[in-house]
Amino acid sequence: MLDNIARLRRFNRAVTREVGALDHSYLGRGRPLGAVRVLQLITRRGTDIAHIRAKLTLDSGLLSRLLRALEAEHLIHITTDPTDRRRRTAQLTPAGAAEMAAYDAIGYAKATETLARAGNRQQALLDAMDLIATTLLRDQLEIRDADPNDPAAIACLQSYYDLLLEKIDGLTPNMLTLPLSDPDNYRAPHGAFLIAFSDDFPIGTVSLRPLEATIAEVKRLWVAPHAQGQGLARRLMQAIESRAKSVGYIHLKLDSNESLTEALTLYRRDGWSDIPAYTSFPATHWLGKTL
Amino acid sequence: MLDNIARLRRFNRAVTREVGALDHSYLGRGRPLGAVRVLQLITRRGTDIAHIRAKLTLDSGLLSRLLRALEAEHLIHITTDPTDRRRRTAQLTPAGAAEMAAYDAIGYAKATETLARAGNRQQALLDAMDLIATTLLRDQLEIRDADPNDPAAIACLQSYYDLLLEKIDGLTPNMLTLPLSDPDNYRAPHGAFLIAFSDDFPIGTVSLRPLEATIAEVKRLWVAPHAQGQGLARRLMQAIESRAKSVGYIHLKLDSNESLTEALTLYRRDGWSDIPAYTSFPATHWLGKTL
DNA sequence: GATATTACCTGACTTATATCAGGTAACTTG
DNA sequence: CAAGTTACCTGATATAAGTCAGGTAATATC
Repeated sequence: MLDNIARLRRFNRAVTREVGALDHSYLGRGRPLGAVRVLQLITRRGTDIAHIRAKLTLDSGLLSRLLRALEAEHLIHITTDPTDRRRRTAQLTPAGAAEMAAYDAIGYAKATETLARAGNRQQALLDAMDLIATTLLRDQLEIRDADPNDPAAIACLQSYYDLLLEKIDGLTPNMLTLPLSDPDNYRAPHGAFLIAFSDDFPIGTVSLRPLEATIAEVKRLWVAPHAQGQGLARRLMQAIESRAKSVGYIHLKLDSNESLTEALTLYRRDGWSDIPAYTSFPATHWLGKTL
Repeated sequence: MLDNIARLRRFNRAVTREVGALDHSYLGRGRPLGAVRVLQLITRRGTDIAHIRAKLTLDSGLLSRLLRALEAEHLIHITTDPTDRRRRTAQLTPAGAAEMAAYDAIGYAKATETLARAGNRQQALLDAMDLIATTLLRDQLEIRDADPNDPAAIACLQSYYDLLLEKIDGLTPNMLTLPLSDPDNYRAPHGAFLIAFSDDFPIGTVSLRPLEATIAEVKRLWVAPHAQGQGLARRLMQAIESRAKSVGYIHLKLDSNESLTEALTLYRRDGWSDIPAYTSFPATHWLGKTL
């Protein structure tokens, strides 16, 4: 155990240096780090000041001063909320957006440098980073509705298809459409497309489409490799089942392939049972559940 | 590529929070972080002030003040170097050592908490952390001589044995001795035990022992999984070969097992060629090289 | 032995970050 | 509608952290 702690501390040292370098680069534009962090939270469409304060746990006095400084630089524009005139909203001005783009460029350059340093281990490095980020940000996991044509949805589907192509013999890319040919099936009120986000990164998905008036089909359950082992698949299934129930469905169906053993185990453990085949290749197993 | 950058930034955010929490905990003992960092570098046996300044890249004025503050708290004791009376050396007092132990306990608690949060993914998390630390600290890699009974050496051998037991059928723990039964064979002047350290963590080893006047044997080449793919094995082999040459050996031998394919490929690519068998199980391949 | 360099110190100053007490306008609630 | 709460602002104050100009021994170099 002591050894593990030592490993973790070595990691902290390594990463402190790296993060410190990034922090320092933010200081290269004549603005304190605190101001930059505030600026990063402000969007073109406007961000509530209270939201910034909560997110960064800043003293109201401090935040007030930082905002004033940013306003004096014409980077942001503060307006009063019409519905509650005590509330204020900060908006990025065009100059502010340009400044953020400059910070972005710095961050991009730093990130590129770090990746380049990894040489031929880039992919391994990124995978390791995903795993750590997902584990440490575990408490920030959020399952949200998304449109099937949303970029995050497309990214999830792409990863899901990659997994299928790797696992299922005989499956070819032309059998998988991207974007989906029937997006409306996955939109409210009769369908759903759920995505699990960790710090705004898609790390899992599941969707629902109508079959008959009281029957819907659960489709495309996927969890990113670095997020596996945390019960996310089960949470996604619970979310989609309760959604189906609230929409009014009574029966659920799904198809799967024998290669997807973990998924099949999960379904069976959660009350799904075998039903007659209702689709063809690549499906080899068909399951149903009554809500 | 842009996507990779986004992944890296998410990692940065996750880790900044974690490291920030650790930093913050250091402030909980009524001492600024800068002072703590200085204190951490000071040992009971004494640390050169110039060394501290170089390591932390501190202004001489700032460091001077921090040291004075620590001295006023009776945590350190500053003496003048007798050989060069401009130089000064800071030593930890018993009170200072006690204070450092308290900081250690804080770090230990924080680390334990982080690991606990990882739940059943602790091992995966630690492996990912090792990979990242080794990659980011790549420039701090150092190959040093060690004693075969040194704790770092024992740790390397243990890992090496674990690898062998996993890869070679028929091998049992009782065939592998730890610590080595013939440590003197691996000590200067006729032998050597090299360890590759990354930020003082052992991540690879190789050793040399005498066979005859002009012939030596290369033994136990091992590289930690998270350090593979960076050419470390080759660097270790080059180091041990040049050591053998400088000691006066002309011929080198080694034995290996067919399961250790990467190692065999490396040897052959670096000028080693097959020789008659000179050992028995678990060896299946025997190679030699003339310096 | 004069001159330069090194190692460290001192004091003045700046900036970033943080905290606190008090104030005002807007909104909520009994 | 009076009293309390909320959202934000202002000004005072503190501390941490870093920079800079100058100073003093001790040592190195020609």
